[in-house]
Amino acid sequence: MTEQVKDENKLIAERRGKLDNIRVNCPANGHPNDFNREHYAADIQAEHGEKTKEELEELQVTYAVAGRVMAKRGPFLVLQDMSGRIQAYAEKVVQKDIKARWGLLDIGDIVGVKGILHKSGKGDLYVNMEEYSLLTKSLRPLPEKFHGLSDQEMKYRQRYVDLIINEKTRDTFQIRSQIVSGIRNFLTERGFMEVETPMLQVIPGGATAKPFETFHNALDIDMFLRIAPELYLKRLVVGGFEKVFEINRNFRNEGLSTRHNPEFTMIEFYQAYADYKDLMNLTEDMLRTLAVNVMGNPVIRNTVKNAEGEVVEEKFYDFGQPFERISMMDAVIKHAPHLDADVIKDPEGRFEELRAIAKKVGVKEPEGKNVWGPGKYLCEIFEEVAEHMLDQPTFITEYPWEVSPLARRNDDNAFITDRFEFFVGGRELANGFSELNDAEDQAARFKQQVAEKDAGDDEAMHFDEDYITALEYGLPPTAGEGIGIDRLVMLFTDSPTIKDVILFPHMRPVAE
RNA sequence: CGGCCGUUAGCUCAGCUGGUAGAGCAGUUGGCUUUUAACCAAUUUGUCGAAGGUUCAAAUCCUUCACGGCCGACCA
Repeated sequence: MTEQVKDENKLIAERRGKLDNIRVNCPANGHPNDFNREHYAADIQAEHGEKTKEELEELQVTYAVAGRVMAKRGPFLVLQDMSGRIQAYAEKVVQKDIKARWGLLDIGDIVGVKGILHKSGKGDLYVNMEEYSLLTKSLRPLPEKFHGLSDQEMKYRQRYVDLIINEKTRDTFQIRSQIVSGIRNFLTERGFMEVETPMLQVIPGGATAKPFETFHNALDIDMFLRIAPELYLKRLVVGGFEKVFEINRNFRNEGLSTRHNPEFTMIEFYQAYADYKDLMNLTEDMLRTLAVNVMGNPVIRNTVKNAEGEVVEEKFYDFGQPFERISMMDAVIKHAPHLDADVIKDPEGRFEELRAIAKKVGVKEPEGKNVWGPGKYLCEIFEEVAEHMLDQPTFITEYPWEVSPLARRNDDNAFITDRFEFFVGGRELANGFSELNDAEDQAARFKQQVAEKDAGDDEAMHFDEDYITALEYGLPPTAGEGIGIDRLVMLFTDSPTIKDVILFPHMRPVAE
């Protein structure tokens, strides 16, 4: 209490003054915890919203609701709870009594109200305040009722205010929750088992990315926040858990953007005795089911807005239709028909020409030595010319082995792996493949990664000896996949930035 | 890490080529009392992001810094 917050102002001071009086005059130091909330606003609206005034008078039903005061309209208070809104009505004597006991209620105060439900002349339901109590005095004024909170920095830094004020924000995170539980249900119904594997790892593996480093005092060792759970999940398949999944956070020490947060949520799942084609089918089924169950429609609508916030373009992503499946080479040829298809089709044989194409389309080669092979160039060309064109749900297959250190080589073509990535709206949402279960091949690929690491690539993988040991015990033929939950939620909720789908996105702390 | 833009009352925003700070909402007081962004009358609110500079005079021009946004880079 001694150190006053520095953003105090007159409005807050006034409310503190009211609270001071409430503490003295009301029980529980002004913070009662004995109001029995029995009903939710939305349930009442759903049950009685259609009834006429007269029908309601007939019923004389009593409801006990609680929530935050969002507006004051004469004798009416608009209360907002977790489910929605309902009005409370205070007749004149009640208004006087409230003023005498708590002072004037402020927008933002949390109250409990019990009484008979009526319908107003204008057709809105309200609970007549017979029993009522101020449950929590709100000391800080809420943003303006009409425009709400639009300052993006404040939306992210003070998400609680954003959630109080903006229904769109509440909807977004409800959809996020439904997507996660939808995936969970979908997989458990199909016999998958949910597991948790280490987030603190001694050898960060399963992806190529810069990890966060930390230190464990008791063990006296460096540790890393995981960049992926992949290698642990496959150890579990070795152990006989043939269908496993994990939904949790990965951490990557990289830049922030509208599509990147240093911690982000992935679902990874692994299925023994399946291949990457099975997973494409599963993915298609799962996303279609999610779209229908969560959004009520297999077609997802996205918008492009201009600086004024007006919708200038609408996009519709159809998860009801069969998803397109096309190889990386064919995708490049399809979306960049001006490039020499014969070269694209023969990256190894016509490597120098491929490099020339890469340069032409704007691929930036790494400094110095020739570390990239034909597979990497092909992939870079694909990302440059085709990726952003993949609008409708599309699987890209036939990823070169060179960019797929954990994927199984294709039986007919050693240049490629049995792998796919999944794109919607030009954004990558998922990555899956038949797992490399040849322990000796995996060991060789780890060695290659270590060589790249030694050559200065700090995102290359470590050699994980225990993982090789696990493979030597025998990983059954298995396929696995990861889906970026945040990006999936962005798509479903038409959110332009990842910060809009993460409750507390990372920001630089405000200076003192 | 680079480029561009932004930061004015609790919130949403005006404030022109420099002349000393405004509106709506909310708040306060009173009225009204079945309202729907409730209404009517009166009224209060500011380190103009921070620091420095130019000037008789800076919210406004210049420099630096902080934070944010968008776009790049890295990646999912």
